[in-house]
Amino acid sequence: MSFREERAAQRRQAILKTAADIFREKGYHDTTIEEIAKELKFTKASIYYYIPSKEDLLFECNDMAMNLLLKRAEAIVAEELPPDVKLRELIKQHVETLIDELSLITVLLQQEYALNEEHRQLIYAKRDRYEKFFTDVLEKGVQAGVFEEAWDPKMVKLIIFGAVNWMFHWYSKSGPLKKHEIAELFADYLLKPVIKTK
Amino acid sequence: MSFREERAAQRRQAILKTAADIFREKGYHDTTIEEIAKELKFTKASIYYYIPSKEDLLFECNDMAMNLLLKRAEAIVAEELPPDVKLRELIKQHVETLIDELSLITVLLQQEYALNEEHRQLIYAKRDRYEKFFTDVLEKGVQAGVFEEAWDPKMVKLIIFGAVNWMFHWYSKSGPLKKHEIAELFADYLLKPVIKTK
Amino acid sequence: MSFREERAAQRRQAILKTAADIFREKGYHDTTIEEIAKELKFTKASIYYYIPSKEDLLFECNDMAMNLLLKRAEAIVAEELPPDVKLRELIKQHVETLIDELSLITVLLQQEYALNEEHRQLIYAKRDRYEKFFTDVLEKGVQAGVFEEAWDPKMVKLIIFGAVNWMFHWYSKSGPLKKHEIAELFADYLLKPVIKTK
Amino acid sequence: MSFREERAAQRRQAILKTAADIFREKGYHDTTIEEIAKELKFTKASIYYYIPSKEDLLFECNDMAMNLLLKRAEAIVAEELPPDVKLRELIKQHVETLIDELSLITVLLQQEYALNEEHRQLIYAKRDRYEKFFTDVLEKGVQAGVFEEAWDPKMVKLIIFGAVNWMFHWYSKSGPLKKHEIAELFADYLLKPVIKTK
DNA sequence: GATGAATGAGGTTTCATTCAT
DNA sequence: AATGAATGAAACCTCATTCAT
Repeated sequence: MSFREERAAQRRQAILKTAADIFREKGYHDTTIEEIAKELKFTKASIYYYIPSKEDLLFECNDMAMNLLLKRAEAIVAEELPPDVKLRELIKQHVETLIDELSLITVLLQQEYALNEEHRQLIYAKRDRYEKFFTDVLEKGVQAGVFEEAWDPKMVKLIIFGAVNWMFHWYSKSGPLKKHEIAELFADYLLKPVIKTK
Repeated sequence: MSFREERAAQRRQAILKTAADIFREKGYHDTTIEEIAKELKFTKASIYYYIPSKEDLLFECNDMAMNLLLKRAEAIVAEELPPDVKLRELIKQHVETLIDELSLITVLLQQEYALNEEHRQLIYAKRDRYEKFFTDVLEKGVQAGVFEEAWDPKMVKLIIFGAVNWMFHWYSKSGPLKKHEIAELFADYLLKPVIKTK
Repeated sequence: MSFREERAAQRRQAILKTAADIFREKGYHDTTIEEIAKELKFTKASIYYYIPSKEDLLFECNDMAMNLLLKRAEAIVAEELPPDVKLRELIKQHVETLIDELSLITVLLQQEYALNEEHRQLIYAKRDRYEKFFTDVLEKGVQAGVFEEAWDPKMVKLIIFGAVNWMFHWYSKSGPLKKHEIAELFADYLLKPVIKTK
Repeated sequence: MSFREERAAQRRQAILKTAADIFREKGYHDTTIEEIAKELKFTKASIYYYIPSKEDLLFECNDMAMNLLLKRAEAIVAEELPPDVKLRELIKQHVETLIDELSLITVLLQQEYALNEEHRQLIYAKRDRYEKFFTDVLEKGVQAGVFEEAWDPKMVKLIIFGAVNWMFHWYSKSGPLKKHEIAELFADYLLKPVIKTK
C-alpha cells in the first residue's frame, strides 16, 4: 500500500469511528453528513471522497462490528476447550468487545433496520455465522453431558444475546464495575441455568 | 363519553396502532405520515385532525406501551405473594405483554431516541417506576432469604430486561412456542440463578 | 328585517369586529379562522355560515372602515363652512374616527395588499372619493385666498394623511392625551403651514 | 475578503434586494421562497444555502434598512449645525434614503409584525435609537430658543415620521417631483410649525 | 343553525449528493 | 485532495374550505 493509499485508509477509519460515535448518540437518521464532517474538521463534500454514501457508512460500521466479533469468537472456537469453558469465553468476549467498541456495536444492534436490503443480507449472514458459534457449543455441551438437555440451544442463545446486548442501553465507563467484572458476572449468571449440577 | 367522542377516540386508537405497526417495521424516520394515512385509507391531512405531530404519535405509542406495562405490573405487585412467585409473575407478565402488543412495545424499546427531550423525560419517569417493581421484589426476596444475596438487584434487573426485551427481535407468531410457554421458559431460566437452593 | 335576519346581522357584525381586532394585532395572514372562531366561542365551520370567505372578512373590514370615514366626512363637507375651518374639521374627524375604530382603520391602512384585485378596486374607489374631500377643500381655500398657493393640494393631502394615519402605530388608550386633544394638536400642526398669514 | 467570500456576500445582497422588492410588492406572506428564487434564476434550495430561513430574510431586510438610516443620520448628528438646520437635514436625509431604498424601507415600515419576537426587539432597539436623534434635536432647539416650546418633541417626531414614512404608499419614480424637491418640500412643511418666528 | 370530520393545495425546510474548480 | 456552490426530492405541517348530519 502506497503512502497515499495508507493515508486514505486511515482517513476512512477515522470517518467510520466518528460516524459510529454520532450514530450511536443520535441515531442514523438524526445524524447528518455535515455533522460527521464538522467533527472531523472536514467539509461535507470531502467526506464523499472517501465514502460512496451515507448508507454505506452505516454498512461499514455494521460490518466492522461484525468482523470484530467474528474474529475474536473464531479465535476462541479454534481453541481446544470443554464446552462450558468455551461458552463462558464466548460470552466474556462478547461483553468485552461490546464495551471496547461501544459505538460500533451499538450501531450494529440499534440501527440495522436503516440498512438497505443488500447490505442487510450481508450483515445477517455474518450474524448467523456468529450466533452459530454459540448454538454449536451449546449442542456440543448437551452431547457431552455438561449442559442440561432441557434447554433448547436456540432459546438459550437468544436469552444470552438479549441479556448481553442490552448492555448498550446502560453501560457507562464511569460505572462501578470494571469490564472484566461485568464479563464474569454475565457469564456466571447466564451459564448457571444450563450447567448440569451433579 | 358521547357517541361522537367515542368514535374519535377509536380513530385515534386506530391511528396509533397502525403507526406503531409501521414504526416497528420500518423505523420512525423511514415511516411517513402519508404511509400511515394510506394504510388507514385516510388522507395525510386527516391524520393531523387527530394528532398534533408525527413526534407526538411516537410519544403516544411509547406512552401507551408504558401504561400497559405499568397497569399489569401494578396488579401483580398489589397481590400478596412471596417474592419469588411475584418476580416470576412480573417476568411472565412482561413477556406476555410484549407478545400481546408487539408493535407498541417494540416502538418503546427501539425508537425512544427519536422522542423530544420533554417526552423522553415523561417516558423515562414511567420506565423508572416500572423497573423499580423488579428491583423492589428482588430486594425483598434477598431480605426474606429466598434470593441469593450475591447478585446485585440492579444487575439482575438489567439481565432480565435485556433477555426479555430482546424478544422483539425474534418473536414470531408462527414460532413453535406458544405465548405462555415462552413466558414460563423465560421465568424459569432467569429465576434459576437467583433462587436460593438449600 | 325579521328577528332571524337581525340576529344574523348582529352575528356578522360581531365577527367583523373580532376579526378586525385580531387582524390588527397579528396581521391578516397570521390570523386563522379558527382563532376568530375561538374568540367568539364559535366553531370554525360556523363562521362560514355568516361569511363566504376569509378574504371577504378582510374586505368587509376595509369597507366598513371606509364607509365610516366617508359618512362622517360627507356630513362635514355638506356644512356651510369656510375652507380653513372645514379642513380643520375634516382632520379632526379623521383623527377621531381612527381612535374610535382603531382596529377597523388599522386593518384598512395596514392590510390592504391582502385584498384581491376586485375588492381592492372597490376600496380604492372609496378612498379616492374620500381623499378628494381634502384636496377639494384645499383648492377652494387657495381660490378663496385663505391658503398659501405655494403648496400643491395633492402634496398637502399626502402629508396630512401620512401624519395622521401613522397614529395606528403609536396610539394607545392609556396615553397622556385625550382624543380631542390629539385631534386639535394634529389640526393645529398640519394647518399651520398652509394658512395664509397677513 | 477573498474572492469567494466576496461573491458569496454579493449573492446574499442580491437575494436580500430581490426579496425586499417582492416583499414590498406582495407582502411577506404572499411571497414564496420559490418566487424569490425564480426571480434570481436560482432554485428554491439554493436560497437556503445563503439564508437560514424566510423569516431571517425578512429580518435582514429590516436590519439593513435600519442600518442605512442610522448611518446617514449619525453622520448628520455628528456635524456642528444649529438645531433647525440639523432637523432639516435629518428630515431630508430620511426622505432621500426612503426613495433610494424604497423596497428595503417599505419592508421595514410595512412588514415588521411578521418578525419573530427576538428579531423584532433588535429592530425596535435600533429604531428607538434612530428616533431619538429627532427628539434630541427638537429638545436642543427648544432650549436654544429656535423652536416653539409649545410642541412636545415626541409628538412632533411622530407627526414628522408619519408624514414622511407614508411616502412608501405613493412615491413613484415617474412622479413630477425629483428626490431633492420632495425632500425640501417635506422639510419646509414639517419645520414650519415648530420654527419660532420673531 | 351548528359542527365534527375531512381534505386539497401549498409552503417551508432539510439533506444527501453532485460537480466544477 | 478538497471544497464552495448548487439542487432534486421529499417530508412535515397548516389552513381555508366543504359537507353530511
